[in-house]
Amino acid sequence: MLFSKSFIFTQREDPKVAECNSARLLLKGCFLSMISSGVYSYLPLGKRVLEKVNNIIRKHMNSLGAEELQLSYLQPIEMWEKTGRDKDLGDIMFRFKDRRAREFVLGPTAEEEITEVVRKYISSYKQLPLTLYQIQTKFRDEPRARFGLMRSCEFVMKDAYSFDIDEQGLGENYKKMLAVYQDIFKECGLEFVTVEADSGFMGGDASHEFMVSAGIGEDILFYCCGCGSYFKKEGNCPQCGKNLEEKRMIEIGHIFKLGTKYSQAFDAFFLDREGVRKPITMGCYGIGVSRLLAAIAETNCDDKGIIWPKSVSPFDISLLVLEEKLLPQAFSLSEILEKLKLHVLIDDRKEAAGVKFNDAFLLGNPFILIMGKNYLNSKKIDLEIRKTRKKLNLNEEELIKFLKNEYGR
RNA sequence: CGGGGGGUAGCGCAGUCUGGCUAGCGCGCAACGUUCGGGACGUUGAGGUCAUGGGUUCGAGUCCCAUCCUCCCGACCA
Repeated sequence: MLFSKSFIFTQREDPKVAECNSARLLLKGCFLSMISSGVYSYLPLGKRVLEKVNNIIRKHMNSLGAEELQLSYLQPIEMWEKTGRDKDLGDIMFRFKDRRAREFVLGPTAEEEITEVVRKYISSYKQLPLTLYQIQTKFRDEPRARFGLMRSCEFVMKDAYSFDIDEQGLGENYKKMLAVYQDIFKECGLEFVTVEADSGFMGGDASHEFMVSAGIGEDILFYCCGCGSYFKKEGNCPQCGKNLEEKRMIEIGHIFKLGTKYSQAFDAFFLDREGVRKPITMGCYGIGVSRLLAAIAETNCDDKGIIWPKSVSPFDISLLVLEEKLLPQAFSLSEILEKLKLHVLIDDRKEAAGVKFNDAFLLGNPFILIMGKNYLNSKKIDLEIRKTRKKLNLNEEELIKFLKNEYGR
């Protein structure tokens, strides 16, 4: 893709609204555009990253046999009255009336709706177990939106729901999901911890949270520098007895055993092998996808910009063409790389070299290729690794070998 | 919802305290020329409801009142 033809307009100055690294760099790098407090548009670069994360999630969810669906964004308030959560969530819900004065909300989460949908189709143990998921925008009228995508009023969430015949089935599903969540976060390049948590107003009797350590985190965990473990509660380390220190954490995922709270409220019952009518046993599994982006950017950056992990970067390679006459060679190199399924952003702009270098660092693609004087003289390409700033000087063959190895192609 | 900042060109800001000529600067943008491997330079130019509404005054970006927006801290947070 050509930089000159892309909707990438980086800002030279730090945006004023953003006080944290992730929001500052995502806005500065033209990944996001702020529309209102807690409301952001994903620009093409941001959309690329978002889709990469979504596809990682899809791959892992599908590997569990979960099926993707998309529930409606508008939810009639009656749905919420069935569980009483219209009161629990209160003002956090965006509520409004349609032209016939019927009250709706913009979905803040979807336990009610998924149960409403599933109950219509499930009537036998033979149809279970079942897991459905969606990647959908959720709406919450936050009292205080902050830190860009960290806490916003409109955000992308992956929510999955499992349906089992009993607690044992749920336990198995839950265990698998927990393991898959760890795979997802690992693949996204995050360092995270898994902790047992309270289930809060979700109901149910077990839950785990997935947390990333960062200064802008809104949750607190206690960290033992002796053994490296994290704990929910303060007190000396139960494992090695050393003192614990407070760490701020970003919650990127949360999974719950719901039990039968929602199935009972919605009359989601099935007949078991013996013909006994039983409520479906449910679990729900959430990932804050947009918050995940914030967490990745927040924990993978330096003073120059973002350092995207290879798995989620908008492009694999930024190719800086510093001599206009080298454009044809750059295009043919890019074609070769694209055939290896490596996505190349060719900086073909008529800009000073420094501008291209700085933008490449800001955008944070993992590898930066430079075609300029050195290439004219030696036919060798300079490669700079964004993360380590290590520089290599390679001929085309060596370069392709290097990248094939990096991406396992 | 409480406390504290802020709102002036696309972006970042000065000017407001102490009211006074035609509202400035940097970046970006357009044109021309010179540059060309780590955010170059010169010349010229376009771009403004000074957040909004009301008030005081001969005169308001500047003073007063109200409202809106926004950032940070706190409360809240599946």
